Amino acid sequence: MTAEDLPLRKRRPTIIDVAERAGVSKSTVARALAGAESILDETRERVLAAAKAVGYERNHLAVGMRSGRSGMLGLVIPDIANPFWADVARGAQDRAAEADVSLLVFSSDWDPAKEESHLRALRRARVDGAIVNPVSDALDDLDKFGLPFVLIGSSAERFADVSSVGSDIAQAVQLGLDHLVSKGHHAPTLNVGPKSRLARTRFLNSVQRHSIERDVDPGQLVVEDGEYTLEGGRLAMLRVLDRPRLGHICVFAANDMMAIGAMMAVRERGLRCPEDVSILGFDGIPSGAFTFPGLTTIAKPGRDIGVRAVESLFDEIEGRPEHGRVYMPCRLIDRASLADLSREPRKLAG
Amino acid sequence: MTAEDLPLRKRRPTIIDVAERAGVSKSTVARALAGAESILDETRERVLAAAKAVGYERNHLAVGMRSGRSGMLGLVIPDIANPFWADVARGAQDRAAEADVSLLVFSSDWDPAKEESHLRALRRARVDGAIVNPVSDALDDLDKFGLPFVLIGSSAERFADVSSVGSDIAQAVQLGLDHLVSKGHHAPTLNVGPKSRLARTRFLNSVQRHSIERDVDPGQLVVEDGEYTLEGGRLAMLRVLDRPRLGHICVFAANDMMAIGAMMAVRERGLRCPEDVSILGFDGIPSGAFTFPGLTTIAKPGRDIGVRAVESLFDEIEGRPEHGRVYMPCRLIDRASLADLSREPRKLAG
DNA sequence: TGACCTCGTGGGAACGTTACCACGCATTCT
DNA sequence: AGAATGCGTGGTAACGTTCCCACGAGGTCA
Repeated sequence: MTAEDLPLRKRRPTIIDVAERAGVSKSTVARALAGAESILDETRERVLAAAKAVGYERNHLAVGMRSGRSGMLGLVIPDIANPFWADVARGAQDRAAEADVSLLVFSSDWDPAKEESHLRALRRARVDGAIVNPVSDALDDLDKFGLPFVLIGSSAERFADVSSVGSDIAQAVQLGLDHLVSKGHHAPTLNVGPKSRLARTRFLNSVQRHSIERDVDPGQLVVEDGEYTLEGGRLAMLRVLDRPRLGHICVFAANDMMAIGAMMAVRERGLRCPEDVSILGFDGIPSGAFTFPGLTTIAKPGRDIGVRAVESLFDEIEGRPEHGRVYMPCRLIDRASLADLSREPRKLAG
Repeated sequence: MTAEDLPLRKRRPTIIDVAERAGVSKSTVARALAGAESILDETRERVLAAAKAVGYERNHLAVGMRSGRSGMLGLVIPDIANPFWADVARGAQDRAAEADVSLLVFSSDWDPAKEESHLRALRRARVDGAIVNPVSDALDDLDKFGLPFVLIGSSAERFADVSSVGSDIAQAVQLGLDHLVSKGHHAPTLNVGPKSRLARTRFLNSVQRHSIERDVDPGQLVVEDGEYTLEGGRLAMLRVLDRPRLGHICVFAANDMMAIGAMMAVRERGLRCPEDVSILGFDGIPSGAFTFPGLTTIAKPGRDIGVRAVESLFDEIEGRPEHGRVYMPCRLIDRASLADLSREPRKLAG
């Protein structure tokens, strides 16, 4: 039994071992394993049995070398510890596994230098293609990447001529706004990101379009800038609270971290959520379930984005480039941070 | 320029292209690239310059095939969307990148079947070794893995004869308990996991040992079982609150999710944290920063575990197996869920 | 019945690299 | 001075697979 174990551990069986055992040539084995046509059923079965008997496993390294296809894909995301990106990674992982290819996941930690080094690592590993959420807005390093790739995330949108996958901000905003009016909130204060960011513009545009459709004057929308962080959200909310304003306040935050920061600001000022102020988030991070009250938010379809990105990448690799952007729909997570003003209109409107 | 771009995209330069350009043989190029000795400095420089000029990049697939080393490592964790495991992955990733090897990260999603299929994928990808947090307690599939590997997480501890890396529970418990007594809490209620789990035993043993060292009778420690989840923690806390008991309650939860669940239970009963009950968590998940009040907890060194696991795996691959367990130290995150009873002893002790 | 086709199979070559051996030259030892 | 040693280099055989071509057997058609 030791004699049977040792050679197994020493040298892994090859196609030739299988051929010998089955009494055929290695070409035949290759054909049988590839499930190709033009091979006698009886032969195929004999080969497959032999392969199983010797414990054969295809050597992907050799395959990759000969065929030029490594059977590996790359994924570069800004932060693996961020649940949203982790979710994207999982979606991509699962979809890739379905197609029997491996996925190399890299986290650039928001560092352009690290991102570039990861891209190099992907080239060296000879991946067949890559999915990237570019940290920097410059596409230079991707231009010379020289491999099929698709972009993910909102920063990808500015490159109209490359395939990309992202969440459907317009649909998400509509979802959120509709939910707000159903609860009696008609013109929320918008806590958005810094002016430099593309996502801010998209978010605001969507809100305006939706308002116009609903015959609400976009002019009465109040906008408060802030960093896309907990502290940024807190500070923005503090400024909102400082404004002279009567009645219930409703805030639509550009992301969940800002929303949670806003919640902290509300508590700081001795006010209560949702009694005094309603807060709607955007992202769907798990932490939102553990705040008090639980954060009502719009969840981005991280997993679906990962899945779809892999599919787009397959298209790209196989030479049927769609060269367009795909928008994945978001969904509402209804928790407890929104007051229902539609039932008990104790506050005066306007 | 198109003429210069096309061949680059078509066929990537090989060692032979470099050799031709440098006017040497491919053996010499290989030597120069390997940074080997016994080569003229002038020749080496010429080769390196030529490599740069043609844009040569080593083909890891071919290297792997010839040398038997793929330059890839595998990592199988139970849940990539869990920030702790994501942190482990990042640590492993960074350490691997340092050594110029790629890391294949797989999430088994707590599914033994998925785990096994990922292990197979790793074998097929010809990784040089793997780091695994086994979902099932059975090691069968790992036995026949046939590749160097190291285990991570607490479930690994039962296999004394394989290398493994985990957090130092004993040190963590001591840290937590010391912090508790410094705040005036001497015998916390222990909200621990289900009886079947190994981690429970370790946790309790550590607490007992520490109590004895501090001359506290372990008999007065009260233990409450619960699932390792938010709901499990909530239910356990409800049971604690149902007990007839005077004064301030202090709870040491076996993980952060249970701690957050406990916090919800406290609020549910109209009590306040930390005024009426103090809660200490264990894990260090990011969500703990967003609860109200912020959760004081002991953070497991996810990143360090990842780093160390890769280092142990290198040892294993290079044939210097240490065959032992490595314990990485935890650290305290002091937030706001603990009352300070040492300063204002308004409650009577005993 | 001979030319042609199809089918199943075998025999190489090739992919890009590393490992090993051999060769020529200069230097040093006996 | 001839042999032995060292160094720098070139040539070639692997590694395990796939791709392409060739070959024989059997069938079909004129």
